[in-house]
Amino acid sequence: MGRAPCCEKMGLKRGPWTAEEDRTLVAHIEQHGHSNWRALPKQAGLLRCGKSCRLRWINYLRPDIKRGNFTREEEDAIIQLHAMLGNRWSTIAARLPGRTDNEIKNVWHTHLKKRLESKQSGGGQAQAAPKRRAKKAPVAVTVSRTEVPTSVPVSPEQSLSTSSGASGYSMEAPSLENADSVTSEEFQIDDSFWAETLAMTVDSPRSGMESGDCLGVDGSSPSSSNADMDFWVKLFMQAGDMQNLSQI
DNA sequence: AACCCAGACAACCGCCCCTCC
DNA sequence: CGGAGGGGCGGTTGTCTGGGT
Repeated sequence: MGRAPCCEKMGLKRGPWTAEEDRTLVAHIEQHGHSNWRALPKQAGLLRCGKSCRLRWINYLRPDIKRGNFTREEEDAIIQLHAMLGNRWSTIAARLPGRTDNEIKNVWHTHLKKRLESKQSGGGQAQAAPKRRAKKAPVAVTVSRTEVPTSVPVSPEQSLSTSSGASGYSMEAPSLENADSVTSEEFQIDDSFWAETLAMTVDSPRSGMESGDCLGVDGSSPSSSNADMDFWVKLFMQAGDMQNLSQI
């Protein structure tokens, strides 16, 4: 269609967001919502393009985002969902509350993929990334998650999700001091959550989806998506991974 | 102590799809 | 019905950090 770039590059800031920009964005969205991303930066007085604002909000500033290391259960779910859905990160993210597509994509590319590859190559070692680091604290130039709530009303839900450490579904938010040391072993995720989450992927592909996720794997109509999903589920079962599901 | 390298992740880019006019 | 605009998504890149030498 030959569309113009999403934003004028001239005069617009790029790169890491500052705490001030974050505050401005959050405050503006709190007050006015984000009905129009394109107009938002102007209205908010930000020298950013709308897409950049949207990305920042979706991936980092949204109050319901869960930060911190992925639990083993989450990683397994990602692997299983990826086996069924492919690189449909947003769809996968929809099944993992509090996780963003970008985050899942990153986790996949950084270690889950490697873990799978090492398994397939016959190594069988579950830990393909021996040097895996704990999630780093936000860089100085960007706002830390703990700073954001200064301008965000803290609801019980939000207080869970805005701590810089991982916050599980049924655990108390860890203190900042040990946030990075939280491991999957310390999580006690409600089994019902995983049963629900994974059941959605198998039983009713549409039930747990958000409106935008009602497409089939090939982006076709929902009716054909069921057939497609059946195909993937069958494939998945043949691969033997369904054993994990049946245990849940 | 300094340097190098690989990992982690935030952010950008370009394309596609949907909606509105 | 077709075009334009906006949002969303997936791929990729850039930068920072921690670990190893």
